[in-house]
Amino acid sequence: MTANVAPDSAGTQGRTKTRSDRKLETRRRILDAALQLVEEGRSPEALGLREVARVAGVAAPSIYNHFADMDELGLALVDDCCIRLRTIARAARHPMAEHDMPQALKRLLEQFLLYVNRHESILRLLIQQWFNPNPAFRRTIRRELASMQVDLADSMQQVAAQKGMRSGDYSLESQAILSLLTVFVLDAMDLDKEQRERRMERLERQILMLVLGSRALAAGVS
Amino acid sequence: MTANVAPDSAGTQGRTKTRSDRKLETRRRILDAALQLVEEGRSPEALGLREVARVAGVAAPSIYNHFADMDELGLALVDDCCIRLRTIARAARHPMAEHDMPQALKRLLEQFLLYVNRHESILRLLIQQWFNPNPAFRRTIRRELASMQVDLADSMQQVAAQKGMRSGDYSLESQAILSLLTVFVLDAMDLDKEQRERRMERLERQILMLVLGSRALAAGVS
DNA sequence: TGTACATCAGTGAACGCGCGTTCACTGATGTAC
DNA sequence: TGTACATCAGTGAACGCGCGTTCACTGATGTAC
Repeated sequence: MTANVAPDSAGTQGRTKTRSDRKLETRRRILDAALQLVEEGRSPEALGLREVARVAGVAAPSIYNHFADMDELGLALVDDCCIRLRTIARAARHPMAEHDMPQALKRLLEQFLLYVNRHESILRLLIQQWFNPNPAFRRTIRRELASMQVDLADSMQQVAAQKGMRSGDYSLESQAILSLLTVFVLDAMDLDKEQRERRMERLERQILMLVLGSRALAAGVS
Repeated sequence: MTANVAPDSAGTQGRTKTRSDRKLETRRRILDAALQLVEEGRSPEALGLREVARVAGVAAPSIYNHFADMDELGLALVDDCCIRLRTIARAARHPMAEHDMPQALKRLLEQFLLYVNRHESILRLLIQQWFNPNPAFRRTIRRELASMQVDLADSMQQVAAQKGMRSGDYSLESQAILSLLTVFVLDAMDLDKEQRERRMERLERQILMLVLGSRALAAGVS
């Protein structure tokens, strides 16, 4: 419990690090290494134990001090990516509230494109694990996506309320938008920057269609 | 060149089968075996040579008489699935032409749901190979999807023309629809029949949104 | 048609390889007194 | 504070296993004459 001073062979200026601190650091390094490998194009399903260990700078068996087996490492990696994604997603949705719907969505898409360009591999990893034979993976991904959908619906609701518009059911709309975003990521994989931007313009218009169509539907039916 | 009679240990009634006929049959059995394994839930990336050989009823090395290596087998499998999908897709689009747009799309979706229920694994396989590290796979999938998109746009154009409607650009719309279908397949993976139908209803309304929105966009802008 | 030879799809056995995992051990960290 | 002991993150070596692939061989199919 008491904080003991560690010798710390590296040149850090004698900060106190408990054993469990160090353990967590190693865990982090392992996860970062795995992510880096995915970042470099390796398929997340095919991550090798030794490969990850090498990049993380630890001996292969060390990994078993942190994860029961490779599947658990993979699951932890997915969880990690979910957290990163959620953080960014929440931040990106914030500036939505200041505009009307099309403007708000345009802002959201700008943020999204930035994110795709910078962290493509995280998204790729998540979408890819949608298929993992292990159902635990699929459940995690599904839960994450559902939560993003709810968040997006909330944001749209807010934007609409602010403009005094109907406060109808946005879950259908947000689900559809996220579907379009998902396939955009799939498409974007092999596109260069310019093609990506053209594809993004298409995406933008498709989402606009959804929004307009949703209004038309609400007006025509209700 | 001349067709020779084969003894044919099985009880077929003495039809003439050349050596290359038999070779093609074996090839077919191997591909069918691979597909069956995917059908049974095995991940297509992780298909084992011996596993496929066992199900196909041939010795493992036989496979090398038909495919240079496992990657080539996988690619042939993807091609095979593409052909099956395209055939069904073309057939399904045919009855579209008799109705107005929402009805036509409803028909298409009915066909689609049937297909998803019956041949889910083919779709799963194709979507999954979208990520294959080998770019040849991705190119094949991409080409196939693009072709389906063009076909769908043509059909929609036809339906519209028949009803004397604008003959605008349906590529955006059909791309969005196919995106929604794609994510539906992803979602459907872990849903039971009833949930699937509810999800399908959502999909239907989402597509309707797109169609209505596309009209609104065309009317408002042009 | 009959015969002698060439082809080649399919086979059983074996190859090397890299995988995930286990084990006994080390030595710094943490604890008890 | 100092000492004796317990814990446990990290390690090097080794494990069995199943993988894709190669090889020499077989025998039915195909060809030449």
